[in-house]
Amino acid sequence: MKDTFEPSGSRSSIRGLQKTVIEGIGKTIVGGKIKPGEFLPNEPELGATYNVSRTSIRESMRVLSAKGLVEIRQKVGTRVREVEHWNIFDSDILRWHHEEGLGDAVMLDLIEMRQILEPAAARLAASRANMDQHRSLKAAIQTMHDQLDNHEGFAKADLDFHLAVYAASQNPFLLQFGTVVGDFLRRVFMIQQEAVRGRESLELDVQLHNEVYEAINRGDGQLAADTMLTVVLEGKNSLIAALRSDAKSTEPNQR
Amino acid sequence: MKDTFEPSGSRSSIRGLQKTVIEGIGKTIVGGKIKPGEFLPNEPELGATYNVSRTSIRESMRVLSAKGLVEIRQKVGTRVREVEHWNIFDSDILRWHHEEGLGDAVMLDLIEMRQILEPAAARLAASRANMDQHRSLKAAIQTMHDQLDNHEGFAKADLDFHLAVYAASQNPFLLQFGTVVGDFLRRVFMIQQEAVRGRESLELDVQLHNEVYEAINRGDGQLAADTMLTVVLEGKNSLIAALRSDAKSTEPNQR
DNA sequence: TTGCGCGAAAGGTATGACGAAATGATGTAA
DNA sequence: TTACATCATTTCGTCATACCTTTCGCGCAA
Repeated sequence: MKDTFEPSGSRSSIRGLQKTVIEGIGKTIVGGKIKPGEFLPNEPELGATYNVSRTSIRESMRVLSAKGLVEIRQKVGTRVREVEHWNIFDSDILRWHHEEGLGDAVMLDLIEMRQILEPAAARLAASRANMDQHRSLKAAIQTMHDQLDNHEGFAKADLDFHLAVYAASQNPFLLQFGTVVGDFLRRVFMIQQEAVRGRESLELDVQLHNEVYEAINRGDGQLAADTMLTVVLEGKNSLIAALRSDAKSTEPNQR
Repeated sequence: MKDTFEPSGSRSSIRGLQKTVIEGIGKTIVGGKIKPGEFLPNEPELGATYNVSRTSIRESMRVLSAKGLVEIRQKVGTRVREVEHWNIFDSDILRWHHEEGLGDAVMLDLIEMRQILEPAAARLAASRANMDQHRSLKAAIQTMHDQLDNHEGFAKADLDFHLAVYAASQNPFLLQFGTVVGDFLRRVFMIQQEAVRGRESLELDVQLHNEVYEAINRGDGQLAADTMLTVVLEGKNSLIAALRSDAKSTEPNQR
C-alpha cells in the first residue's frame, strides 16, 4: 500500500497541493454546503483558507469550472452553477457524491441507466462484436467462474464483462458511460463488499452472464438484450438488499 | 457580431487568451493531429507558440486535463490520453468534434443513443412527470404547432419538447445527456438548417410529438416509448437524408 | 427618469524564482 | 556481467508580485 488508498484507476492526473484544494471545494459544492447561485470566497481568501498561493487556487478553479461546477466571471467572482450544468458523467464528481454520503441516490439513478443501456448495448454487441471482443467476453466469463471464492476477483471479472459488452457495442458513448459508471460502482462495492451472496447465488450469476455471452456469440440480439436485462435486475436486487441491511446500522436519514 | 460567432449558449465561462489556447489545443487533439500517447510541447514552448505566458498555458492545460484529454505529469510532460478517457459527454469536446469535421460520425452515434434513451425517458416520464413538467411538454407542442413556418422557432420548440421529456424522467443522467446532446444537435442543425422538409412533413412531426405527449399524459408508458421511438427514427431518417444530399457537394471522404 | 462616466473590485495575464518529482545515466559492488 | 544505489537533469508544481482588463454599481447630469 503505497498511497493513502487510491483504488487503482484514480490517477486523474491531479496531484499534490491542488488536489487538496480541488477535492475540498469540489466536495463542498457537491455536498451542498455551497448552493447553486451562491458565491465562493474570492481568490485571496481561498488561498488563505487552504494556505496556498493564488496561482494554485486559480488552477484549481479552472478544473472545477471545466467540470461545470462553477462559473468564473471577472469582477463578479466565482459562483456555483445550477446542478444541470454539472458534468455528472465525470468520475470525480460521481466520487464526490459518494464521499459526501449522496452515493445511494446516485447509485439508484445509475442502475436505472444500466437497465436502459446494457440491454441495448448487448443487442448491438450481438451484431457488431469483433473477434477480439468476443475473446474478451469469453475470458471475463471464464475468470468469473474461476474466482467464485474470491469476492474481489469475482467483482472485477464481473465488471470486465460488462465493460466488454459496452465496448463491443462499438458506440463510444456507451463505452464512456460504462467506464465511468464501472469506476463508480467498483468504488461503492469496495465499501460494502460483503454483499453476502452465497455461492449458489454467484453460480447463478455466472450462468446468466454466460447466457448473455452465448446470445451475443450467436448474434441473437433480442435474447442478448432480454438476458442482460435479467442480469442487471438481478444485480439491482442484491444491491438494494445490501443497502437495506446496511441502512439498519446507520440512522435512517436519507436525503 | 462581436465575437467570431458564438452560437448563444456557449458562455462556458472561458474567455480571452486562455480560450484561444484551450480551443486551439483542444481541437488539435480532438482532430487527431496529436494522437493518444504522444506528447504536447512543454509549457514554455506552448507559451511561445501562442504568445502567452506560462501562467495561461498552465491554466489552459488544467482545463484540458479536467476534460480527460491530456495527462500531466512532472518531469514527463503533457501527453494526450486514450480516447476512452476523454469526457465525451462534455459539450466543448462534442463541439470540437464538429468543428474538426468529425461531426457526422459523432452524430450517428448520438442518434443511436437517442434511440435507446428517449423511448426509455418517455416511459419513465409517463409515470413520473409532475404538473410543471406536463405543462412544459404541452407548451412545447403548442409552440411547434405555432412555428410551422419558422424553421428556427420550430427546431427550438422541438428541442424543448425532447428536453422536457428527459427532465420529466426525473433521472439526472438522462437530463444531462439531453442537455449536452441538444446543444450539439442544435449547433449541427444551424449549419444545415435547410433540412428541407415540406410543411406536411412538419405537421406529421407535430402530430407524432403530440401522441407522445398524450401517452405520457395518460400514463401509458409503453405507448409513450413506442411513439417516441418512431419520432426519433423519423428524425434520424430526415437527418440522414440531409447528410446525404450534403455529402454530394463535398468529397465522399468519411472517417 | 434616463443616460453617461468614473472608480473600485475581482478575476486575467505576465515574470522570475525556486521546489519537487520522475527519469535515465552514472557509478559501484556483488 | 549484472544488479542496485545514487545523482543530475528535465519538466511540471508552487509562490510572490506587479499590472492589465472587464464589469458592476454609484453618482452626476440632462
